[in-house]
Amino acid sequence: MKTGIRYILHVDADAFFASVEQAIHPELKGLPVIVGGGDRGVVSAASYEARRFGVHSAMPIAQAQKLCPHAVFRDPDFHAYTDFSRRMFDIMRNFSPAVEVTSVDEGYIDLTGTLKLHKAPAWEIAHRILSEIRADLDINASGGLAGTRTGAKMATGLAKPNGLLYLEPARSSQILNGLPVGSIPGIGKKSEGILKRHRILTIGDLLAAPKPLIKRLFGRWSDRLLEIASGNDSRVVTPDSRGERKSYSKDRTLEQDTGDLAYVWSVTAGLAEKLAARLRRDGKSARTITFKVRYADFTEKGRSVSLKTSTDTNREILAVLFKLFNETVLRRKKIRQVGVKLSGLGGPVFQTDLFDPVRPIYRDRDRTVDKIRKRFGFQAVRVSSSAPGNWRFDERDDEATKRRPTPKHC
DNA sequence: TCTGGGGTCCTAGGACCC
DNA sequence: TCTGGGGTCCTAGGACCC
Repeated sequence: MKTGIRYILHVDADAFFASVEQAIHPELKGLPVIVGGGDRGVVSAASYEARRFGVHSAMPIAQAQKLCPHAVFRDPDFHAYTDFSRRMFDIMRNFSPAVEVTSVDEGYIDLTGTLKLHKAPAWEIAHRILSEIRADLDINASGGLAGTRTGAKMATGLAKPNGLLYLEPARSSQILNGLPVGSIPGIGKKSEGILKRHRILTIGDLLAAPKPLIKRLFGRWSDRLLEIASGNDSRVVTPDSRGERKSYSKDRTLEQDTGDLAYVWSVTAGLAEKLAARLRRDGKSARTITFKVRYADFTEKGRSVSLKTSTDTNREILAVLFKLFNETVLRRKKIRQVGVKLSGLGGPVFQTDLFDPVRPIYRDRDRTVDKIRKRFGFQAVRVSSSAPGNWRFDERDDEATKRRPTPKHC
């Protein structure tokens, strides 16, 4: 283990999606901008002008409209956000190769090794990084500088918006102990609620609480949690540490709650075809297929099945998915949202094709469709297998569906 | 007020194998 | 007749993050 003071900077763009919209469309500067799609959607990002009206991310769009009717509402433009994100991290990499991207709008940079090179204290380099982001991208970013990753991240939270805070190791615990437990990364609403019931409100309270209690509440995680809370975090900044992807998923909230199974299935099949196309594009295959439904009353049911061998063809995926769909969906409830997930990922499936001579034929057909759709849009090709009418939904009793045991094999 | 979409990780019980 | 324990895979569901 390396000793000595480390300097880790956490960088987080402010109201990222909204800021990018304002950078691309300067006429939006100074105005409340709210990014988020659809009548039934939620706010993905709200500019600080909009936040003054109480709007915040994850809030239903309908509510945001009431709070701030004069705001500019925009659909998300992910291409633009990805581009700005790449440019932000490129700027950071000019200062050190030790840059770890943790999401589209935030990441870490370890400045410990580059202090000599830049002939300046870490604090000043941090300043320079944020200034360059501001100057080149025309968006604001905030930063937290500390000796640990968690310290840096929490410092950013205190620095926002458009600020930089250095959490000096000597004073760090003094500052952190006063913060609410919910500001610890990994403590969400649920855990915060649980702690609150035990009168544990701040990080200081958490550290002072009897250890067995914390152990009882959080099990295995309690050790990590207490370590983080006390400012001990030995995780280093690792470039490209984002490992292999584990799954592909897509969810769609319908425009209206409905009991029209044929329609809901066509939406579900469309999601699956898009996921399968991504799978083929990335040269991967999946073994586990999951279907998920959310009803109008917000209850959810998921069901998944693992195949004996991986697949990447629409035909196989849709066949399995239909089974799950047919067995899961209650007939008397209105449906709000459906989702599909492909997991248990592996490489391409050539080997197993040896035993299944038809599969390559279907895959060729899929690839042709993928190409046409890439050029002319998803709607350009209607694959007969996803059309309603080709699938038969059982008449089934909802009570029986609820009781149905998990199918062993598929 | 009426609740998105894309992910990751964890837990827990049962099956199955050694 | 009664009684093991560990490891791994599978499914379901939940918490959390941005």
